[in-house]
Amino acid sequence: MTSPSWESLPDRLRARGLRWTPQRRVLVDVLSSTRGHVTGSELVERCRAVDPATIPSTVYRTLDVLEDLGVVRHGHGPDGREEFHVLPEAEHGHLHCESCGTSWDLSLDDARTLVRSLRARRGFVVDLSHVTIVGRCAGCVDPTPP
Amino acid sequence: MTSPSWESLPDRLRARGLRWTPQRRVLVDVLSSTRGHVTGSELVERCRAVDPATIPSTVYRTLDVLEDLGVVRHGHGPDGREEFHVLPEAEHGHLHCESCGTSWDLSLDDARTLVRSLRARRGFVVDLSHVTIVGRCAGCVDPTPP
DNA sequence: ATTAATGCAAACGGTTTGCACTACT
DNA sequence: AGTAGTGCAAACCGTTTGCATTAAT
Repeated sequence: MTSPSWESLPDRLRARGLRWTPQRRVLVDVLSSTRGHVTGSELVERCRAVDPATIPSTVYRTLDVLEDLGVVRHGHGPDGREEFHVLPEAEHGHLHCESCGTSWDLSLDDARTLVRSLRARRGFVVDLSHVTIVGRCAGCVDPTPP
Repeated sequence: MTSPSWESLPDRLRARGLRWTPQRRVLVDVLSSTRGHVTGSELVERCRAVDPATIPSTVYRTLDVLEDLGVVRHGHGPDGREEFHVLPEAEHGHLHCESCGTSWDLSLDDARTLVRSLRARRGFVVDLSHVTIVGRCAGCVDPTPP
């Protein structure tokens, strides 16, 4: 069970008085085959690959709806663009190498000490899904030549 | 000694064949009286307060130059906008409350365990000045009524 | 006199909005 | 029939760029 019940989405929408449209199907198809995180504009592109008639505003509006439904969440990448990821992934942040540009997931486990100490010292509750840690990855810090 | 030697800036510029202009003076004045972090557009506004004729592109171009000189650094805030801070402040990240919107500094000390564990577990060297931890502050998590 | 820097205006990219129209329910 | 959702175009915001002009060196 990798992902939420995509099949039940139409009904979940309708249960709220919302509607299941072809455009939403395209986006949901794209999301359901997406691993990790994507920016909004990436999603627009991928939808366009499926249906060239895709309109950006429709995608963004649908993403809002899906976020309300708890199907996706968004955070912000190191360059400030919106990043969406599909639930119910484990809550995680991102590690971003400013040198090579690669991103990795940062699990709650990785961040446990940070989360704990901020709660202890400041009463601050971290929302890991909005966290991006920037720095240099092992490969870029310590380049091992071929 | 709170800040870098602003007085030497004109000469440091000229040593590089760059120039000291009234517009740069305005921005540097603004920066020298700035605590913590500011977005680019905030700097534009503050410069405009000093000189209403301030042009955004000039400010941004000068910020580039100042970053080359190591006078400022920039990162990205939780909403993705550019955030500049003045050196040589202690390297620090930011804590941002997604509920009330307040930001606090996150010192290297606060983040020590995170920095250490990422280095140990992944060989990843954190660039704290680009880190923003989002979550909810003590006041918003645990609202104490009047 | 050189040429860096400015002012201006226009363009950018990602996202949001207003509104008349379409189509799901 | 009712109203959520769409398409379109325009606006948005912060930032960047091209280019002729100005001014620091």
